[in-house]
Amino acid sequence: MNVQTATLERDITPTGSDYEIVRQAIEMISLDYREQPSLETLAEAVGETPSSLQKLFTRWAGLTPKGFLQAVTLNHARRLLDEGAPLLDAAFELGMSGPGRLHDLFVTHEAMSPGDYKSRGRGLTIRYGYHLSPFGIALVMATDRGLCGLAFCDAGEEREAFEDMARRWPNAAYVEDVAATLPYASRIFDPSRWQADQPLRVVLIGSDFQIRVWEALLRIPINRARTYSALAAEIGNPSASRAVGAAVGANPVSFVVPCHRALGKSGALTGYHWGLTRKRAMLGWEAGHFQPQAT
DNA sequence: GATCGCACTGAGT
DNA sequence: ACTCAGTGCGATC
Repeated sequence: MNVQTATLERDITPTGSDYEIVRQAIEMISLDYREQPSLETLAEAVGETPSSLQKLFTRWAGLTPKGFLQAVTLNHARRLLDEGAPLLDAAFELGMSGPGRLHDLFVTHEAMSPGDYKSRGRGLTIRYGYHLSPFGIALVMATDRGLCGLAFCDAGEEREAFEDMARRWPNAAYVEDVAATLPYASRIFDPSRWQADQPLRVVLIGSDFQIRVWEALLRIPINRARTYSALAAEIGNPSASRAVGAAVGANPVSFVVPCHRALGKSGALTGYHWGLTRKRAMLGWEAGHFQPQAT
């Protein structure tokens, strides 16, 4: 099947189509963050007027470009890591009537048996579909037990993303089925639907070690982060930070298993399978959508 | 069990 | 911020 012409389900969120512009702005912000590019500079570079960029960006991020810029600085990243100062979270959670913490409360997961893992997907039917998301095109994959894969790409890279995923379970049968994946996509990218009533079912397909790392990731609350070494300590292998990095990088259900919340000890983003810009976008987007009040 | 490669870290610049 | 080397560890054959 020609993945390039595969169905792309649009409009699962009102901000999905903003991402292309936002991505360019974020790339510029990251590259020139020392320069603190002005709104005018950014707007010109992405071919928008300052006011339309401001509006579009804020709709997407819940933050102005300036606010976003502050949210993705090293200092802010360090704050996400700070174990001792969850004051922001406490205040937020107490007053929380709206969106809750997605990952530790509202995702249920199961791990496939080691045998299933070793068979590299044999006997498994995986349904997949492409959906426009706040972070570009999302490739959603699911078995009948639940969500098993979530990948991201920009327009034109659909095939690469698919092959990247399919390599993990080469013996599975793949069926494009946008109707089957749409409910996952619309649920995942709409924070107003991050609620406990119907937890998102996730199937983790990986080695023992990887599963332990991914479960540790699921325990990181939104708007917090962990270092690779802290994650290593948490799973009982304090010196295995590098191996943890490798396992985090192999996470097949990105975003839902929040691998974007793993940072280097300095607060640096260090790496992301689907591109550092996307990791930055996710962290900024979460900051904008889940601060008690955006500043 | 050998070999490979890594989304680490810390020190030095 | 960037490079560099020392690393431990899991994955793979």
